[in-house]
Amino acid sequence: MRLAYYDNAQVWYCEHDKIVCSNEEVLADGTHEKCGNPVVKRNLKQWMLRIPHYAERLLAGLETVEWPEGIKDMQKNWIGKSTGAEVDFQVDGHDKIIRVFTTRPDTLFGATYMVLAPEHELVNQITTEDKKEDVASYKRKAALKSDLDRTDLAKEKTGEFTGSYAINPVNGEKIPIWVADYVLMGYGTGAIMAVPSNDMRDFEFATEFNIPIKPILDPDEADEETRARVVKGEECWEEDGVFINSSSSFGGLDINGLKKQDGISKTVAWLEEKGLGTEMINYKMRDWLFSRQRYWGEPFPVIHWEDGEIEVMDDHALPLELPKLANYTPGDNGESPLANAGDWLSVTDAKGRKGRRETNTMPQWAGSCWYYLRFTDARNDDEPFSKEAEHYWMPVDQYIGGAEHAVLHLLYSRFWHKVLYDLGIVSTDEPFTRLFNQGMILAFAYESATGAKVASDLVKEKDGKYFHSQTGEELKQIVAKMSKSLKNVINPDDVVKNYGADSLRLYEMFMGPLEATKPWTELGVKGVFGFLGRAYRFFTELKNIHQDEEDPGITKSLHQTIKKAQQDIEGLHFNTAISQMMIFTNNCIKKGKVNKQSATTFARVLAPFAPHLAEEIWSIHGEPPTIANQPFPEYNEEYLKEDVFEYPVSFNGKLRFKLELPLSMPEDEIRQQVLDHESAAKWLNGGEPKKIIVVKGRIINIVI
RNA sequence: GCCCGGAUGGUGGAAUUGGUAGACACGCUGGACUUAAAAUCCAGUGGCCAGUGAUGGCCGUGUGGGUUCAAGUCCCACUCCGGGUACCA
Repeated sequence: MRLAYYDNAQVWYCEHDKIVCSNEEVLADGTHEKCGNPVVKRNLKQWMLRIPHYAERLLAGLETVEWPEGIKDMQKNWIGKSTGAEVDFQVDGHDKIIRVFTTRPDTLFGATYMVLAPEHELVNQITTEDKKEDVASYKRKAALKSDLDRTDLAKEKTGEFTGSYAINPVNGEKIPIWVADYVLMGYGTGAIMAVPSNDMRDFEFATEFNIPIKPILDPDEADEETRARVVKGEECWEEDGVFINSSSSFGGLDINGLKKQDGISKTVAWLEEKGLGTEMINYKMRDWLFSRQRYWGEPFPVIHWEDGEIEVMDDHALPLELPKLANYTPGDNGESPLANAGDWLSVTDAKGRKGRRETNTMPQWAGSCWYYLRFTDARNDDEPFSKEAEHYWMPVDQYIGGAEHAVLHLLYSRFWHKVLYDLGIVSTDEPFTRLFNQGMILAFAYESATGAKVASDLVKEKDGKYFHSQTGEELKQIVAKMSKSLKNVINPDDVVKNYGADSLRLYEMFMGPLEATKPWTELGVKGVFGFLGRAYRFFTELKNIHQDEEDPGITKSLHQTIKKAQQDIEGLHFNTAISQMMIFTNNCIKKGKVNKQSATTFARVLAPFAPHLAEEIWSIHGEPPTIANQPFPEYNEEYLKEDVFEYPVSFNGKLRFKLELPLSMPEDEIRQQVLDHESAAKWLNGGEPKKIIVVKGRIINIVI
């Protein structure tokens, strides 16, 4: 199967600017964001990629990668797999067939009408004479509606009867065929069977247009009142239940008394046997429109010959580079600026045949889908990347990026990578093994009581409250994205100038979990700046440093620090790794002295976080450059062993006192020790304990 | 509407996945140093109550229930906030 094809696609076109607009540029009222003039739909020949062909593989691959579940869910929803059946309905009095997709073939008995999308090709053919005008007018209106109008605002259902009827294949009943824009041409077959008793949208439509609602399901698990209403067809029920009114001698199908799953299997088997339908899987994901009408972007290496042949250029003729243009204005009829590139545009082959180059260019995805592969071998002039480099580096062990890429970049590049894998160009099926979504760093901003945002340079602080420096109005401090208009942008260069690069880096890691969205505070930077200063002073001042054997408490704390930092780095919990380093430093400062060996070992733990300062400590101790080449220290489990534990002793779950006991003490003895403790009597209050729970090295709980 | 997150002191956040809630840091209070300020150092700091005092008690992880010897952590219902999505048959 060819993965790319060239065909008509609908695009938004602004006749004022004479350009094709992206969806985001089209406002809800159907006008162009930039110029305010209305946009129209227009057909343009475009390159499309058949990404749904990879839908199953894209779903299956999600099970093999370590990604946040939320992102996986978003991709699954985007792919939107649904299993159901395609069913054929005969149009009464025509030799036409309307094919529909449904996830609920079991509800065929409840189908009381059908709906075609306004763009459906059968609409004109089956509309009766007396309805032609109304239907044509409805189609025009639907075509003018923007996508948003058609979806968001159109809670009120609209539609028009075509005058024709279809035959319900399960019972031979004639059901009216309507046209309505709540059915989309781009999904399924662009036509549906409507079951108002069991589909909310159909229920609303049927109510609006007085179409019969035929109950076919008894919701046996619902409350009595709901059940009664549903069985009378007064309420819509989308959950499971027991089928009623679902048999007919017309086709011989009977699913009365069955529940949803059995109803589906039996109906599908019946449809397949009669040749009226088949089981079918549908995806929400559509073909991917890959053409853009812009100058910037990779040009398609394609020539359109005068005889109609569309030729893809040979590899050896690549790369096809963009021509230098004096004028970047769009070509006619929404064509890209390349349509103006005279010399570049026209080609003649050896036989004198004339051709024109493709003027569309590729979207930025063409680069972002595989840039990580180029990164493995960026200076390779002969090929995109060597097999060796790809094999060595791929797949990406840890990909860090924002959650906003969840369904576009991260899905497109997975698709791209799988295609390359199938072509034998890359050696793995998935590009990114682990994915991590870092949070955004925000900043404080200020707003008035009316919600108006106030730029930070107009804000005065007094006693923890904030005021407008001109109006004196009291302001509320809020957290918002950094923006020029709010004047709350933090320039990293300034932070580096005032506090140093190590402080900037350390603060960003210390301010909270990597995935959290959190506001920048200058006081926070001061905090880590202070820590770095304390550490630097303590570990470099000669009076603090000794060569004797290290104090066991300090050794223990050092090894705890190595262990915690190592584990936290692996888990990307940098904030807690840093707090452990602060604890170690505080311990040393309290002790007042430290062994030289401990000081340089600590410098090696600190080095990945604050490389400059760690290097200073390292070199002041006469160690050879550079600490960057030193391995991360290893901890020794021996030093971390505990032989006593201070047990928290609680009565009925309430902590009452603490008791230090050897960890080796058997449970029976612990029980005795606890009961003999002077404070125990007070809480036992003369009574006998019901139960004493001892969790070794954790807790003691006495139930009274 | 649906899907995905989240809610812990004055603030940013810890909490070995059911076992001492508030680590670490900011801020604040008091003290030392200083002519003074900054910087630095020391001590205290969840709330309420009792006591001159060491100390002791009660309450506390958005709300209301539940499971458990034990709940920030698990279950049920809900509130609020953030992000995504939109008639997908």
